[in-house]
Amino acid sequence: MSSPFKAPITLHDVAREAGVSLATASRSLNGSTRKVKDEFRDRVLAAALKLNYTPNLSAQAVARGATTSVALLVADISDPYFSSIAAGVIERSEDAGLIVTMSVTKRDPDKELALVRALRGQRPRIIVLAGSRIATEQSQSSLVAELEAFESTGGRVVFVSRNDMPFDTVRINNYGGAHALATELVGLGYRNFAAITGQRELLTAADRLRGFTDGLAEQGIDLPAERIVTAEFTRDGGFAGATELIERGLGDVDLIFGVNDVMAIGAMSGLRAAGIEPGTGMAVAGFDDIQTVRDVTPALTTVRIPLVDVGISALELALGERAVGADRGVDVDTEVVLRASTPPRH
Amino acid sequence: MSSPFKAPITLHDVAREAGVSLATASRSLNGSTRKVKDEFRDRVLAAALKLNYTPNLSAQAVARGATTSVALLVADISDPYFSSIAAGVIERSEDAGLIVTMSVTKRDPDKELALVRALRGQRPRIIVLAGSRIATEQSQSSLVAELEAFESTGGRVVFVSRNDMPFDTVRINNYGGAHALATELVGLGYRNFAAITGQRELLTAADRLRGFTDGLAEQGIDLPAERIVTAEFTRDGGFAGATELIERGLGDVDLIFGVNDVMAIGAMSGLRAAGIEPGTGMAVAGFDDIQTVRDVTPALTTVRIPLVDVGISALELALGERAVGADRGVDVDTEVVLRASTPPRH
DNA sequence: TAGTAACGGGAAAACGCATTCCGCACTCTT
DNA sequence: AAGAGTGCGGAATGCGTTTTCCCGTTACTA
Repeated sequence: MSSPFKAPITLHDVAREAGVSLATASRSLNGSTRKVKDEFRDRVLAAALKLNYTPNLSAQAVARGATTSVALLVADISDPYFSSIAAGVIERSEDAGLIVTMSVTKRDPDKELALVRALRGQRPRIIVLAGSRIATEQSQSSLVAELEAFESTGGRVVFVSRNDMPFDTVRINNYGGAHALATELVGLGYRNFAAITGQRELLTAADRLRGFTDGLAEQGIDLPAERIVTAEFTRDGGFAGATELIERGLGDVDLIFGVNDVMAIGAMSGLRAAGIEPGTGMAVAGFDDIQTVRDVTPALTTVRIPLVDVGISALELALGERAVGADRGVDVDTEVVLRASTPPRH
Repeated sequence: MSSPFKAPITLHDVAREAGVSLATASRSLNGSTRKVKDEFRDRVLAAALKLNYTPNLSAQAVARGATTSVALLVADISDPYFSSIAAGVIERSEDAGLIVTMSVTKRDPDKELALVRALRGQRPRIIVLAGSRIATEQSQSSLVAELEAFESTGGRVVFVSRNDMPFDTVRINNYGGAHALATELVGLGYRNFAAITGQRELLTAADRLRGFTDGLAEQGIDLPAERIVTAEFTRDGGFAGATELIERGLGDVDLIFGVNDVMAIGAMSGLRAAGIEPGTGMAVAGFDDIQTVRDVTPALTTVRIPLVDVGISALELALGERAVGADRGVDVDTEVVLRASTPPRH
């Protein structure tokens, strides 16, 4: 019994329909360097149209020895931070005629490693890791080895926001942004701070917290360890962090810094749930400037990262010349955005 | 001059390293039905490990005549509605050993059509269209033709939230949800409504608006045309819609319904910008129950869609038996969630 | 007008893998 | 002990393309 499905139209079919050889059909339909006589080309094009032919990308890939795909790894696609970066990557990829495949690591180093291995099988042109990765010694070195194997076969790998990897990187100025934020907040009159951060192994969180504390220190202000709580790097983590801070006793704290916006927003809800009004009762600041911070009340003070541009830059980097030497990557700068959640204090 | 890059390891290499034939190597490394003597299999596995071999997925696809990829089309990945659905699709795909490739249509029917054509070249197992699509006669029929061609070659296509397509569909009860919402709101004491909707061609928006007006009508309440504004299906659209409503003169309106949450949230900001306090001054309700509605103030009344489950169901559907007859698809139900943005009114 | 250089079509060889088919070496039957 | 399976390795074929290589035409040069 035969399958109920038709076989897809192949190049062979269109060549036969056009009455030319496979070679000529191939040359007519893709951007070959060889010229083919107009008459033949037109016949081929017409046949392709008539048969509704689409080239088999897999077959092209094996014949050409190269795909047109870029693999994107994110920690969590429903997090607006990553979905904005993804939007940038996709936009720029499609402009370049590249297809993007996407996977999520859930911040699990083992899963990330497994995915990179699987992705290598795809033989993508580019692998973009927008991780917010947790760094552990051994998973790190396996990952580097895997990625170096990939690069050695001609692939490009670019990291987003990891400055400690031997690959191209879109460096986000987490430290500087948090530092500047601290400075501005002190300028507004704040003196007593608390912070909610992610696990220490989360480099992004660590950098931001360090920038913040350093910024405060330069103003002669201390951020004591008992006023720093660690929580999940999510909205619920922020909520829990605020709750914990309240339980510990807020004392004279006048501002809570959440190391990213979703945590800061969660913290605002946590405060409100405890009867403390964010903004007037307790100032809150975040980091990232995701879309929704304009719509919460009070609007959240934060540090702006041009997330879509970050995604675009990542691809730009991968598409460009292979960098040599130490300076691999581009820097994207951050900018403090003061809003109602941190009213001036006198 | 030779390329600076090593060629990737091929199955041939591991076969040679293990001292067996290509066939044996292939059989050892993939789930073939044929048994291979343990000694040989072990040698192959060891060789593969040693050489860090990963099978070339494209070549496998060509040889097997089938890929392991699912193509996902969304309107806008940075919209939480879609990113949540995408999270579900990705989760379920990875469980099934499938790789997902993602593209964004920007709600442009031409772009959508072009993407589907390009995607067909990928020969994915499944195409998921989570569109929020704009329906126009001719683009619609071309799309259907393209997708039918895809299905006729054995592919599966599933739509999210379109009940008018001749394909498997995850049907979201937009009409019923909006209807129930209207009923509940009247129960809370609201009597004078306004609505902000998307372009009429946007089926999702239209269904919700219809459900809402029908629900009101059944309670003897009219939603006059001049109190319905049309705007972009985005946060900014909601903001603009609210502004327009205010300019028209709100009169005795006591509740504004935004046909999706991002619009409703934008509307809240629009109201606030005009000095009207959402919740106390003017009730607002949305639709979708995206993550952030819990964190805006007041928390937004909405209709809950289990978005991640929707993505999972879409894949479930595609993975299952090919349905015959008229009943293609699953229904996912919606649930009204009352929050502070619509306080009881007496 | 002879000689040669470009041009361009087609046959055939890759590309990396899965799979069919062949044949050898066994193990059961009776 | 002979015939009939059965298990399993390997050579060969095929998947849909691209690309190399060969060769017949045409056009140009001297």
